[in-house]
Amino acid sequence: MAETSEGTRSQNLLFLTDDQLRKGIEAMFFAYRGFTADPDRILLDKGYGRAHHRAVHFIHRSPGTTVNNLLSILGVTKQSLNRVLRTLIEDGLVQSEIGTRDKRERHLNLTELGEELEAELSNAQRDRMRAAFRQTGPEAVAGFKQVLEAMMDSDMRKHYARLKESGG
Amino acid sequence: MAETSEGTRSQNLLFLTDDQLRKGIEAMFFAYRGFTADPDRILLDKGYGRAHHRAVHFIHRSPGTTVNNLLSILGVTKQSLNRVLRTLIEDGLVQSEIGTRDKRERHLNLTELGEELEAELSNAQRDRMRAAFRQTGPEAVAGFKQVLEAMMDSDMRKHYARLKESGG
DNA sequence: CTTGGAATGTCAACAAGGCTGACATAAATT
DNA sequence: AATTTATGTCAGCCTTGTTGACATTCCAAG
Repeated sequence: MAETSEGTRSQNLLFLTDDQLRKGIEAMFFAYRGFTADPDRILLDKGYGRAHHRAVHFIHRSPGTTVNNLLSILGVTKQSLNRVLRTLIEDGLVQSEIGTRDKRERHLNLTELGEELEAELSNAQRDRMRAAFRQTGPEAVAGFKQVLEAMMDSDMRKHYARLKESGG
Repeated sequence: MAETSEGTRSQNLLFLTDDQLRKGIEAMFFAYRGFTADPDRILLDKGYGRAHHRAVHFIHRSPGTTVNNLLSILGVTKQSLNRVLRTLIEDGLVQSEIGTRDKRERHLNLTELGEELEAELSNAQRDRMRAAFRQTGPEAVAGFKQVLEAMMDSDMRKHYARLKESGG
């Protein structure tokens, strides 16, 4: 990286050095572990895994969603998702209903039991997130979200944006 | 969440609502997928997985590190790491040397071939991170790092801090 | 000095959860 | 009627986590 004649400009770009980027990469790695640690512990007790958490989370977020929609959000194969969904349905956490308009579709909803698990998991995850947000403040949080959104693949950003709107 | 009598205070806490926290959770989920997407593609071609990437990354960062140290950074069992290390050693990407002081230890280093792979992977990952950083600016990046660091488990934060120092 | 325990690393076997491929069924579309 | 779409299922593979058993090495207590 050559030094420009304009000092200010090169100052402003210091956050883009390879070393700063590496720190960002390592921060992402370690933070994601923390991010999943609490739900993982809860899931382990109940004999579920991270895949079940993801399914439960997004069914909660989009009640009545179809299998296909869930597939495109989760980015896995239907066989993989189906294995997870089957156990959740068998265990009475998820309800699958044949579509009324299009009877090929299955509409997925959480049962009361499913909502309970979802609440337990997301409370744990929110607790950690809340602590981190409170500790760093609103401006840091705004930056956090901006960078994360910029880091997504464009199709994931679409899903994220759609879910963002449909919130509180 | 009860409304306080002090309007300003409740304004400042708007970023801590459950809805804001949920957005943070979903941002983390989608962004992490983007974060790993590019290296994953490269690894697939070469018959490696994410676990190989992690090992190569941290050996590059801490040349001569021991298996034990790597274990505590990666947070997996030694058996799991060993499988990955074995293939990397067989393929001539990693060199394992018996410790001189303590002959139980193995000191790990990347070979020239290993450094090449590491460079390819981290260039890809840095490209995406750089684009996100450039797009959002230094203040957002500062917030991003602060929140991530606050979200780590304390032992991971120690590893992160140690690696942070040893950088550029 | 010896001996027992702690630390380190290897091998074997198992489970979760990705993947592909092939195939069945029912409903919608052409 | 033929094709496409949405979903589910079976079988089999791979990666990467796990535990258990075991060998080697070091160190410290007797």
